[in-house]
Amino acid sequence: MNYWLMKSEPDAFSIEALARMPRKTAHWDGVRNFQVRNMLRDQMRKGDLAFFYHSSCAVPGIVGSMKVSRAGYADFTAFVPENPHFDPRSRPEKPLWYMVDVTLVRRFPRPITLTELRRHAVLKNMLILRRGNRLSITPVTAKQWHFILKLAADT
DNA sequence: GCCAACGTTGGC
DNA sequence: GCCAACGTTGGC
Repeated sequence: MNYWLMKSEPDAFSIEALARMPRKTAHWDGVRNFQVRNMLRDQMRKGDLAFFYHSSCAVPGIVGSMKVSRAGYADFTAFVPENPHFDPRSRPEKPLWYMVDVTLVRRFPRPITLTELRRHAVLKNMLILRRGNRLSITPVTAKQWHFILKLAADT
């Protein structure tokens, strides 16, 4: 089983919005970066776990956890001309872009902020903390995953 | 295949 | 709003 961290700007899609979805499940669509596409298509499996990270907001940080409830499949928003993520290079018979479904596991009692993540030496290799990191999905090690869960639990 | 220009991301 | 970092594009 794999662990991930998935970023979203809360103005676009927040953990609160995920909590309001039927069955607390949503498509993680709109990814238009090839490295992340490859993770969605080739590596993310049903049952994997992921942190939900709020970016580009007042307090960036991890706000909860999710599970991957459907492995990678074609991101159909790329086929819809009216969609802001439309990409004519992607066709239903040969999709260029992929998405997964995610289901909320739980919201943390408090956000584990970016500032707090930076304070812990154990987490210093997290990709999210690397300068200039722009990938919207990054792998997390089991050690990092459990350490952060503990931070959330010790609130 | 190189690389400059451009666009986007995201913290501050 | 600024700016550093980096991916993508397109001319050559």
